[in-house]
Amino acid sequence: MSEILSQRLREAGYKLTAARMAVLQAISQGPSHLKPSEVWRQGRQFYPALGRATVYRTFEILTRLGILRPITLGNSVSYIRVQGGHHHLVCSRCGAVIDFDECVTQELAQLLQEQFGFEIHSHLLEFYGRCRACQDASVD
Amino acid sequence: MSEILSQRLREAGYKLTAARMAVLQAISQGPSHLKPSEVWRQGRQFYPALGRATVYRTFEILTRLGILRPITLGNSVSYIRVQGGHHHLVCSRCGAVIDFDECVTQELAQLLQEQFGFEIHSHLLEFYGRCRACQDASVD
DNA sequence: CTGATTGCAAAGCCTTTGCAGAAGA
DNA sequence: TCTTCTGCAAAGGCTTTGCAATCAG
Repeated sequence: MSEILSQRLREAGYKLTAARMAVLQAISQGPSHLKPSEVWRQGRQFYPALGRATVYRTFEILTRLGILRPITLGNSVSYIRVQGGHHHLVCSRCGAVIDFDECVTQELAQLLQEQFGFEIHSHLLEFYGRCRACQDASVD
Repeated sequence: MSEILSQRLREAGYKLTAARMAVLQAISQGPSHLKPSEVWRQGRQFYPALGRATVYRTFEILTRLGILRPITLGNSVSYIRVQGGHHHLVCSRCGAVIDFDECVTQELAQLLQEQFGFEIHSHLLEFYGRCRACQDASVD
C-alpha cells in the first residue's frame, strides 16, 4: 500500500527519503483519520530520528498531490486519505462521527466535471445533526 | 437575521449579552465562510470591548446548537453557517474553492435518518480534484 | 441577588520557519 | 556534485484557561 504512495511521490519528482517512507508507512497502517501528532509518533517506529516538521512538510506534499485532505473532525484538524470518498454522519452536539457507505454522487460528479472543467478525484459528504443519544438529552 | 439566532440562544438557556449580540450580528452580516479573527474584528464595530475569547466561546455554543460548523478551508479552520447545505469544488493543488448549487442528498438523508436514528439538519458535500488552471500546470 | 458571562493576559498547542548539516539521484 | 531534504529549536499564530469584575434575568 505504501508502495503506491512512494511511486506517486517519485513520479511527481520528490526524493524517496527514509523520513518520507516512514511517514507513508505510518499513513498506510494508520486509521482513516490521521492526526499529524499521531503519524509522527507512529512514524518514529520506522525511523526514530523523524522530526515533527517533516511530517507536516510531507502532509503538505501529499495534500497537493491529492492523496490526503485536511478536514475538521472533533475540534482539531485531521487528514483523510483521499480515495473514492468519505461519508460521515457528525453529531453537532457531542461530536460523534459515524461512517456510512451509501453515496449518490456519481452523476453529480460527472456533471460538475463538464460544467466547471474540474477534474474530480474524490469527495467528502457529511451530514450534520443529532445522534440518537443527543436527541434524548436536554435541549442545549 | 441575527434575531433568529438570538432566539435560538435564548431558547437554549443562554443569556443575551451585548458581546454575544455583537458576534451574532457579525456572523449574520459576514460572508458564508467565517474566520474567528475576522468575526472578532467585525464584532468590535458593534461592541468595541468584545474580547477574542468570547468569540471562541460563542462559536463553541453555536456549533453545539448546530448553527455553525467548523470546516477546513485553505489551510485554516473556518466556520460555515449550517443551513441546508454547502457544496464546494476544492482544488487540491491551489486550494481554489468553487461553490455550486446542484445537490442530490435528499433521499440519502432520509435513508440515513431512518437507518441510524440520526436527526439530520444540514450537510456538506465537497469534491476534490484539480481546477482547470491546475490541470494545465505541470505535474506536481 | 446570583450564577452566568466577560475581558484580559498568561498559558498551551499546534504549525511553520531558518539554518547548517546530511543525503538522495 | 548539487539540489533537495532533514532535524532541531526558535518563532509564530491561534485557541484555551484562570480569575476577578460585570451583568442579565
